[in-house]
Amino acid sequence: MNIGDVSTRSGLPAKTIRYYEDIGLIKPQRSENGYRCFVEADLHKLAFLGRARALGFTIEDCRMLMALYEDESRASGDVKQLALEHLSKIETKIADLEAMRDTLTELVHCCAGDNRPDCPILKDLSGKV
Amino acid sequence: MNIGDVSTRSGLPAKTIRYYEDIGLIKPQRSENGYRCFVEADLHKLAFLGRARALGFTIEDCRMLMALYEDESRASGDVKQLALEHLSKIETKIADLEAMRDTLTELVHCCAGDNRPDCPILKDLSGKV
DNA sequence: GCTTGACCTTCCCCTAACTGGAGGCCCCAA
DNA sequence: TTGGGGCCTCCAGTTAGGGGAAGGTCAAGC
Repeated sequence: MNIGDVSTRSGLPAKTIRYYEDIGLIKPQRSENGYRCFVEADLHKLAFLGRARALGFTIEDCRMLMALYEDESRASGDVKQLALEHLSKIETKIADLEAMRDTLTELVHCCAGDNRPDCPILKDLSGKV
Repeated sequence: MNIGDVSTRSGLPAKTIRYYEDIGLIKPQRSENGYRCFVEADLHKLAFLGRARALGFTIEDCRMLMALYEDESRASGDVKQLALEHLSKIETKIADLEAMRDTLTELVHCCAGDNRPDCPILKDLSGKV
């Protein structure tokens, strides 16, 4: 398979696939003409990566997950720990965003949003509360 | 005031303050010795920026918010619109993160997390569901 | 056989919002 | 005068790729 086929089948942009090779996540063979030459196993890895990334794992997380995936003697506890750490980061981000959302929502509700210059949002940002 | 004082009083790192000058958000005077020389108005602006950034506004949003703040004839509607757009981006991010969290939570619950290699998390990532 | 267009290659710059560090001035106190 | 801290500029790195240029390759159509 050429990169275009793999891109279509994995749903990942060709650029991303090249990037993943660059950073050593995949190691496709090369044809005589220099084209990358992917086999099913590569496609499978890319799909794995795509799903892990969609769950918000960082590239380095993905690297570890792949290593664990390929290690037949792994302990599922290691995977779970990785996932739990990631989960906790996500929870933190959600909490941060929710705090922003709540503050903003309140400010927005206080703002008339008309043609007059008086604006509680700016007032709050300027510290004159 | 030197940058160290402003940093302390605004809570922003000196690096960040220099960066904000670099991109034109603030324009402190200079002393004879080349040091940045801040007045209260600069400090006020930096505090404004710090609060806007803490609410998740991008630098470009901040630039517009500052312009609106300094425009006595602004319409509060413009500010509100900016805030609403930002709010909607935040809601989207929260929703995305919650989807990840839910999926991850489920996977984590299914994983024994012991010394055995069998792991539903990896199984899911590999597509063998 | 030649051309054309799609596909592939590498290489380099760009993103956001800083952060870290190197190398070098400046200032104040002991 | 020396030392330590503060300040300066400039450069590079961070995430996870995206955009695009310049050029090689391949298969179809004439």
